[in-house]
Amino acid sequence: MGRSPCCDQDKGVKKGPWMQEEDDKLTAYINENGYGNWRSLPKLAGLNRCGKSCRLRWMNYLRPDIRRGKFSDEEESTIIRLHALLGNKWSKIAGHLPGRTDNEIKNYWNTHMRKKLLQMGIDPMTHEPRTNELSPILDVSQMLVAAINNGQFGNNNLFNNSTTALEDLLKLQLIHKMLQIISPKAVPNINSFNTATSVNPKPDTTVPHVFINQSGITPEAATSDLISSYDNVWDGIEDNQLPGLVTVSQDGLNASKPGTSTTTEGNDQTGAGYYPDQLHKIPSSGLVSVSPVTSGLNHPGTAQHSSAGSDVLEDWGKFLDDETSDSCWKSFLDLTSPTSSPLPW
DNA sequence: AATTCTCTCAACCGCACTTAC
DNA sequence: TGTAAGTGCGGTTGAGAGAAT
Repeated sequence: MGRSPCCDQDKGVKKGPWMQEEDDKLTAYINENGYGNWRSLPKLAGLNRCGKSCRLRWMNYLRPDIRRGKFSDEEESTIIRLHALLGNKWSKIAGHLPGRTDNEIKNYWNTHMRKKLLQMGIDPMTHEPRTNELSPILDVSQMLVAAINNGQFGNNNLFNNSTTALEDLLKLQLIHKMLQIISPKAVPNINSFNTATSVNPKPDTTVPHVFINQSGITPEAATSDLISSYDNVWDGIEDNQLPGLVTVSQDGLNASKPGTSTTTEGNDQTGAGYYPDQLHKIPSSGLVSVSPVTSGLNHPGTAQHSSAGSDVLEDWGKFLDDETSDSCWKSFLDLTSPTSSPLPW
Protein backbone atom coordinates (compact mmCIF):
# COMPACT_ATOMS: atom_id res chain seq x y z
CA MET A 1 0.00 0.00 0.00
CA GLY A 2 1.37 3.36 -0.96
CA ARG A 3 1.46 6.49 1.01
CA SER A 4 -1.81 8.30 1.26
CA PRO A 5 -1.64 11.98 0.37
CA CYS A 6 -1.51 14.40 3.23
CA CYS A 7 -4.87 15.84 4.00
CA ASP A 8 -5.73 18.93 2.00
CA GLN A 9 -2.10 19.17 0.94
CA ASP A 10 -2.85 20.95 -2.28
CA LYS A 11 -5.79 23.06 -1.21
CA GLY A 12 -3.81 26.09 -0.14
CA VAL A 13 -3.82 25.38 3.55
CA LYS A 14 -1.63 27.54 5.72
CA LYS A 15 1.80 26.34 6.75
CA GLY A 16 4.47 27.62 9.04
CA PRO A 17 4.34 29.05 12.54
CA TRP A 18 1.01 29.14 14.28
CA MET A 19 -0.61 32.44 15.23
CA GLN A 20 -2.11 33.01 18.66
CA GLU A 21 -5.55 33.19 17.08
CA GLU A 22 -5.11 29.76 15.53
CA ASP A 23 -3.91 28.31 18.82
CA ASP A 24 -6.96 29.74 20.54
CA LYS A 25 -9.31 28.27 17.96
CA LEU A 26 -7.73 24.85 18.17
CA THR A 27 -7.61 24.83 21.96
CA ALA A 28 -11.18 26.00 22.25
CA TYR A 29 -12.43 23.41 19.81
CA ILE A 30 -10.62 20.50 21.46
CA ASN A 31 -11.59 21.60 24.95
CA GLU A 32 -15.20 21.57 23.89
CA ASN A 33 -15.30 18.59 21.54
CA GLY A 34 -12.16 16.63 22.17
CA TYR A 35 -10.17 15.30 19.28
CA GLY A 36 -10.77 12.22 17.24
CA ASN A 37 -10.74 12.78 13.52
CA TRP A 38 -7.86 15.10 12.81
CA ARG A 39 -8.65 15.29 9.12
CA SER A 40 -12.03 16.81 9.67
CA LEU A 41 -11.04 18.82 12.72
CA PRO A 42 -9.56 21.88 10.95
CA LYS A 43 -12.78 22.56 9.06
CA LEU A 44 -14.90 22.06 12.14
CA ALA A 45 -12.64 24.30 14.18
CA GLY A 46 -12.53 26.97 11.51
CA LEU A 47 -8.85 26.55 10.79
CA ASN A 48 -7.17 26.72 7.42
CA ARG A 49 -4.67 24.07 8.41
CA CYS A 50 -3.86 20.49 7.55
CA GLY A 51 -5.17 17.97 10.08
CA LYS A 52 -1.68 16.67 10.63
CA SER A 53 -0.50 20.14 11.41
CA CYS A 54 -3.31 20.55 13.96
CA ARG A 55 -2.46 17.26 15.60
CA LEU A 56 1.21 18.16 15.79
CA ARG A 57 0.47 21.57 17.24
CA TRP A 58 -1.79 20.10 19.87
CA MET A 59 0.41 17.18 20.80
CA ASN A 60 3.67 19.09 20.90
CA TYR A 61 2.64 22.49 22.14
CA LEU A 62 -0.92 23.13 23.21
CA ARG A 63 -1.69 20.04 25.27
CA PRO A 64 -2.31 21.14 28.87
CA ASP A 65 -0.02 18.51 30.36
CA ILE A 66 3.03 19.61 28.40
CA ARG A 67 6.02 20.15 30.62
CA ARG A 68 8.35 22.87 29.44
CA GLY A 69 11.74 24.08 30.47
CA LYS A 70 15.15 22.59 30.99
CA PHE A 71 15.53 18.86 31.28
CA SER A 72 16.51 17.72 34.75
CA ASP A 73 19.53 15.52 35.41
CA GLU A 74 17.20 12.67 36.17
CA GLU A 75 15.38 13.15 32.89
CA GLU A 76 18.71 13.21 31.05
CA SER A 77 19.80 9.98 32.68
CA THR A 78 16.48 8.39 31.83
CA ILE A 79 16.77 9.46 28.21
CA ILE A 80 20.27 8.08 27.93
CA ARG A 81 19.34 4.75 29.42
CA LEU A 82 16.18 4.44 27.36
CA HIS A 83 17.98 5.47 24.20
CA ALA A 84 20.58 2.81 24.89
CA LEU A 85 17.77 0.33 25.23
CA LEU A 86 15.38 1.50 22.52
CA GLY A 87 17.41 3.51 20.05
CA ASN A 88 15.68 6.40 18.27
CA LYS A 89 12.23 5.36 19.43
CA TRP A 90 11.40 8.86 20.59
CA SER A 91 7.75 8.27 21.20
CA LYS A 92 8.50 5.27 23.39
CA ILE A 93 11.10 7.25 25.30
CA ALA A 94 8.62 10.09 25.69
CA GLY A 95 6.20 7.61 27.18
CA HIS A 96 8.53 7.28 30.15
CA LEU A 97 8.87 11.03 30.62
CA PRO A 98 5.51 12.54 31.61
CA GLY A 99 4.87 15.87 29.99
CA ARG A 100 7.68 15.59 27.49
CA THR A 101 6.99 15.09 23.80
CA ASP A 102 8.84 12.87 21.41
CA ASN A 103 9.73 15.90 19.33
CA GLU A 104 11.17 17.73 22.30
CA ILE A 105 13.23 14.74 23.38
CA LYS A 106 14.43 14.19 19.84
CA ASN A 107 15.52 17.80 19.54
CA TYR A 108 17.17 17.77 22.93
CA TRP A 109 19.03 14.61 22.07
CA ASN A 110 20.28 15.92 18.76
CA THR A 111 21.32 19.33 20.03
CA HIS A 112 22.63 18.62 23.53
CA MET A 113 23.03 15.03 24.52
CA ARG A 114 24.73 13.78 21.40
CA LYS A 115 27.45 16.36 21.88
CA LYS A 116 27.73 15.55 25.54
CA LEU A 117 28.23 11.86 24.89
CA LEU A 118 30.69 12.52 22.10
CA GLN A 119 32.71 14.74 24.41
CA MET A 120 32.77 11.87 26.88
CA GLY A 121 34.10 9.58 24.22
CA ILE A 122 30.88 7.64 23.94
CA ASP A 123 29.28 6.85 20.64
CA PRO A 124 25.76 8.32 20.87
CA MET A 125 24.36 5.69 18.56
CA THR A 126 25.82 2.56 20.09
CA HIS A 127 26.39 3.95 23.59
CA GLU A 128 29.68 2.19 23.56
CA PRO A 129 33.07 3.74 24.07
CA ARG A 130 34.52 4.95 20.85
CA THR A 131 37.59 3.22 19.44
CA ASN A 132 40.20 4.68 21.80
CA GLU A 133 38.08 4.06 24.85
CA LEU A 134 37.82 0.39 23.96
CA SER A 135 41.52 -0.01 24.50
CA PRO A 136 41.29 -1.05 28.14
CA ILE A 137 38.90 -3.84 27.21
CA LEU A 138 41.14 -4.85 24.37
CA ASP A 139 44.09 -4.77 26.72
CA VAL A 140 42.54 -7.26 29.10
CA SER A 141 41.16 -9.54 26.42
CA GLN A 142 44.51 -9.41 24.73
CA MET A 143 46.15 -10.28 28.00
CA LEU A 144 43.94 -13.34 28.19
CA VAL A 145 44.85 -14.34 24.68
CA ALA A 146 48.52 -13.80 25.31
CA ALA A 147 48.38 -15.73 28.53
CA ILE A 148 46.55 -18.63 26.94
CA ASN A 149 48.82 -18.75 23.94
CA ASN A 150 51.87 -18.73 26.09
CA GLY A 151 50.75 -21.37 28.48
CA GLN A 152 50.43 -19.07 31.44
CA PHE A 153 47.44 -21.01 32.65
CA GLY A 154 49.42 -24.19 33.01
CA ASN A 155 48.57 -27.42 31.27
CA ASN A 156 45.61 -26.03 29.34
CA ASN A 157 43.62 -26.33 32.49
CA LEU A 158 41.16 -23.76 31.15
CA PHE A 159 39.67 -26.50 29.13
CA ASN A 160 38.97 -29.07 31.77
CA ASN A 161 36.80 -26.93 34.02
CA SER A 162 39.44 -26.37 36.64
CA THR A 163 39.96 -22.74 37.50
CA THR A 164 43.17 -21.03 38.39
CA ALA A 165 43.43 -17.96 40.56
CA LEU A 166 45.06 -16.14 37.71
CA GLU A 167 42.25 -16.98 35.38
CA ASP A 168 39.72 -15.77 37.93
CA LEU A 169 41.64 -12.56 38.30
CA LEU A 170 41.84 -11.92 34.59
CA LYS A 171 38.15 -12.54 34.09
CA LEU A 172 37.26 -10.26 36.95
CA GLN A 173 39.59 -7.61 35.63
CA LEU A 174 37.96 -7.77 32.24
CA ILE A 175 34.52 -7.18 33.73
CA HIS A 176 35.88 -4.50 36.03
CA LYS A 177 37.45 -2.64 33.11
CA MET A 178 34.17 -2.75 31.23
CA LEU A 179 32.30 -1.40 34.22
CA GLN A 180 34.84 1.37 34.64
CA ILE A 181 34.24 2.46 31.09
CA ILE A 182 30.48 2.30 31.42
CA SER A 183 30.34 4.19 34.70
CA PRO A 184 33.69 5.23 36.14
CA LYS A 185 32.19 6.74 39.28
CA ALA A 186 30.06 3.74 40.08
CA VAL A 187 32.74 1.07 40.35
CA PRO A 188 35.38 0.80 43.03
CA ASN A 189 38.85 1.95 42.17
CA ILE A 190 41.18 -0.99 42.45
CA ASN A 191 44.83 -0.18 42.88
CA SER A 192 46.08 -3.65 43.55
CA PHE A 193 46.26 -4.69 39.95
CA ASN A 194 48.18 -2.90 37.37
CA THR A 195 48.38 -5.30 34.57
CA ALA A 196 47.82 -3.40 31.37
CA THR A 197 51.14 -2.06 30.30
CA SER A 198 50.26 -0.40 27.05
CA VAL A 199 47.58 0.25 24.51
CA ASN A 200 48.46 -1.98 21.67
CA PRO A 201 46.00 -2.34 18.82
CA LYS A 202 47.90 -5.36 17.59
CA PRO A 203 48.98 -7.22 20.70
CA ASP A 204 52.37 -8.73 20.75
CA THR A 205 51.63 -12.27 21.84
CA THR A 206 55.29 -13.05 21.89
CA VAL A 207 55.58 -11.10 25.11
CA PRO A 208 54.08 -13.42 27.70
CA HIS A 209 54.76 -11.27 30.70
CA VAL A 210 52.52 -8.35 29.76
CA PHE A 211 49.83 -9.45 32.14
CA ILE A 212 52.07 -10.20 35.05
CA ASN A 213 51.16 -8.07 37.99
CA GLN A 214 53.72 -5.33 38.29
CA SER A 215 53.34 -4.85 41.99
CA GLY A 216 54.19 -8.41 42.88
CA ILE A 217 50.85 -9.10 44.54
CA THR A 218 49.71 -12.68 44.06
CA PRO A 219 46.74 -13.44 41.83
CA GLU A 220 44.92 -14.89 44.81
CA ALA A 221 45.34 -11.72 46.82
CA ALA A 222 44.43 -9.45 43.92
CA THR A 223 41.33 -11.50 43.19
CA SER A 224 40.32 -11.36 46.82
CA ASP A 225 40.77 -7.58 46.83
CA LEU A 226 38.70 -7.14 43.73
CA ILE A 227 35.91 -9.40 44.91
CA SER A 228 35.69 -7.78 48.30
CA SER A 229 35.58 -4.36 46.64
CA TYR A 230 32.34 -5.26 44.98
CA ASP A 231 30.84 -6.76 48.11
CA ASN A 232 27.62 -8.40 47.09
CA VAL A 233 27.65 -7.15 43.54
CA TRP A 234 29.12 -10.45 42.57
CA ASP A 235 26.66 -12.48 44.56
CA GLY A 236 24.72 -14.94 42.55
CA ILE A 237 26.76 -14.74 39.41
CA GLU A 238 25.64 -17.59 37.26
CA ASP A 239 25.74 -18.30 33.59
CA ASN A 240 22.81 -17.54 31.31
CA GLN A 241 21.17 -14.91 33.47
CA LEU A 242 21.58 -12.27 30.83
CA PRO A 243 19.19 -12.24 27.89
CA GLY A 244 20.82 -12.11 24.51
CA LEU A 245 23.67 -14.35 25.47
CA VAL A 246 25.41 -15.79 22.52
CA THR A 247 27.64 -18.73 22.32
CA VAL A 248 30.84 -17.83 20.61
CA SER A 249 31.79 -20.37 18.05
CA GLN A 250 35.39 -21.34 18.31
CA ASP A 251 35.48 -22.03 14.61
CA GLY A 252 33.96 -18.69 13.86
CA LEU A 253 36.74 -16.95 15.69
CA ASN A 254 39.46 -18.27 13.46
CA ALA A 255 40.82 -19.45 16.74
CA SER A 256 43.99 -21.07 17.73
CA LYS A 257 44.14 -23.37 20.65
CA PRO A 258 46.85 -23.13 23.24
CA GLY A 259 49.73 -25.33 22.55
CA THR A 260 49.39 -25.12 18.80
CA SER A 261 51.66 -23.12 16.60
CA THR A 262 51.73 -19.42 17.38
CA THR A 263 53.35 -18.34 14.17
CA THR A 264 51.26 -19.91 11.44
CA GLU A 265 50.24 -17.35 8.88
CA GLY A 266 46.49 -16.82 8.71
CA ASN A 267 46.03 -18.27 12.14
CA ASP A 268 44.92 -15.17 13.96
CA GLN A 269 46.89 -14.72 17.13
CA THR A 270 46.46 -11.02 17.32
CA GLY A 271 43.48 -10.27 19.39
CA ALA A 272 40.66 -12.46 18.16
CA GLY A 273 42.37 -15.40 19.71
CA TYR A 274 40.84 -18.36 21.38
CA TYR A 275 38.28 -18.04 24.09
CA PRO A 276 38.22 -20.68 26.78
CA ASP A 277 35.01 -22.56 27.46
CA GLN A 278 34.28 -20.50 30.50
CA LEU A 279 34.20 -17.35 28.41
CA HIS A 280 32.10 -18.60 25.55
CA LYS A 281 28.91 -17.00 26.71
CA ILE A 282 29.13 -13.27 26.41
CA PRO A 283 26.43 -10.64 26.25
CA SER A 284 25.72 -10.06 22.60
CA SER A 285 24.94 -6.44 23.22
CA GLY A 286 27.16 -5.28 26.02
CA LEU A 287 26.35 -4.71 29.65
CA VAL A 288 24.38 -1.54 29.34
CA SER A 289 24.20 -0.36 25.84
CA VAL A 290 21.65 -2.11 23.76
CA SER A 291 21.18 -0.67 20.36
CA PRO A 292 20.47 -1.99 16.91
CA VAL A 293 24.18 -1.85 16.31
CA THR A 294 25.81 -4.19 18.72
CA SER A 295 29.36 -4.63 19.68
CA GLY A 296 31.45 -7.44 18.37
CA LEU A 297 33.06 -8.40 21.63
CA ASN A 298 33.69 -11.85 20.29
CA HIS A 299 36.30 -10.34 18.10
CA PRO A 300 38.20 -7.64 19.92
CA GLY A 301 39.47 -4.91 17.72
CA THR A 302 36.82 -5.17 15.10
CA ALA A 303 33.43 -3.56 14.94
CA GLN A 304 31.07 -6.38 14.20
CA HIS A 305 27.58 -5.12 13.67
CA SER A 306 24.56 -7.27 14.18
CA SER A 307 21.55 -6.90 11.97
CA ALA A 308 19.43 -9.06 14.25
CA GLY A 309 19.23 -6.61 17.10
CA SER A 310 15.49 -6.47 17.53
CA ASP A 311 15.14 -9.78 19.28
CA VAL A 312 17.89 -8.86 21.65
CA LEU A 313 16.21 -5.53 22.29
CA GLU A 314 12.99 -7.26 23.16
CA ASP A 315 14.82 -9.66 25.42
CA TRP A 316 16.49 -6.78 27.17
CA GLY A 317 13.27 -4.94 27.53
CA LYS A 318 11.55 -7.95 29.08
CA PHE A 319 14.56 -8.59 31.23
CA LEU A 320 14.68 -5.06 32.55
CA ASP A 321 10.94 -4.92 33.03
CA ASP A 322 10.97 -8.11 35.06
CA GLU A 323 10.87 -6.77 38.58
CA THR A 324 11.15 -10.25 40.00
CA SER A 325 14.44 -10.93 38.34
CA ASP A 326 17.25 -11.27 40.80
CA SER A 327 19.81 -11.65 38.11
CA CYS A 328 23.30 -10.65 39.05
CA TRP A 329 23.39 -8.71 35.78
CA LYS A 330 20.57 -6.61 37.09
CA SER A 331 22.89 -5.69 39.91
CA PHE A 332 25.38 -4.46 37.37
CA LEU A 333 22.75 -2.41 35.62
CA ASP A 334 21.42 -1.04 38.86
CA LEU A 335 24.94 -0.07 39.77
CA THR A 336 24.90 2.41 36.93
CA SER A 337 21.39 3.71 37.50
CA PRO A 338 20.91 7.22 38.88
CA THR A 339 18.98 5.91 41.85
CA SER A 340 21.94 4.07 43.26
CA SER A 341 24.82 6.21 42.15
CA PRO A 342 25.36 9.24 39.98
CA LEU A 343 26.17 8.76 36.36
CA PRO A 344 29.15 10.61 34.95
CA TRP A 345 26.95 12.87 32.82
C1' DA B 1 26.64 49.07 15.02
C1' DA B 2 26.58 45.87 11.33
C1' DT B 3 27.43 41.52 9.61
C1' DT B 4 28.22 36.68 9.87
C1' DC B 5 28.01 32.45 12.17
C1' DT B 6 26.01 29.01 15.19
C1' DC B 7 22.48 27.01 17.70
C1' DT B 8 17.79 25.83 18.89
C1' DC B 9 13.41 24.00 18.20
C1' DA B 10 8.76 24.30 16.02
C1' DA B 11 6.99 22.58 12.08
C1' DC B 12 6.95 19.95 7.87
C1' DC B 13 7.58 15.81 4.96
C1' DG B 14 7.08 11.30 3.71
C1' DC B 15 6.98 6.58 4.99
C1' DA B 16 4.84 2.82 7.50
C1' DC B 17 1.47 0.98 10.31
C1' DT B 18 -3.42 0.43 11.79
C1' DT B 19 -8.17 0.56 11.12
C1' DA B 20 -12.46 0.48 8.70
C1' DC B 21 -15.11 -1.00 5.08
C1' DT C 1 -8.72 -10.18 1.21
C1' DG C 2 -7.74 -5.86 -0.78
C1' DT C 3 -7.91 -1.01 -0.63
C1' DA C 4 -8.27 3.60 1.06
C1' DA C 5 -8.36 6.60 4.93
C1' DG C 6 -6.47 7.88 9.19
C1' DT C 7 -2.75 8.21 12.27
C1' DG C 8 1.91 7.90 14.27
C1' DC C 9 6.63 8.27 13.88
C1' DG C 10 11.38 9.61 12.73
C1' DG C 11 14.23 12.45 9.82
C1' DT C 12 14.87 16.93 8.12
C1' DT C 13 14.31 21.85 7.39
C1' DG C 14 14.45 26.64 8.10
C1' DA C 15 13.24 30.85 10.74
C1' DG C 16 14.56 33.27 14.62
C1' DA C 17 17.59 34.27 18.49
C1' DG C 18 21.89 34.85 20.40
C1' DA C 19 26.97 34.84 20.06
C1' DA C 20 31.06 36.01 17.76
C1' DT C 21 33.71 38.88 14.81
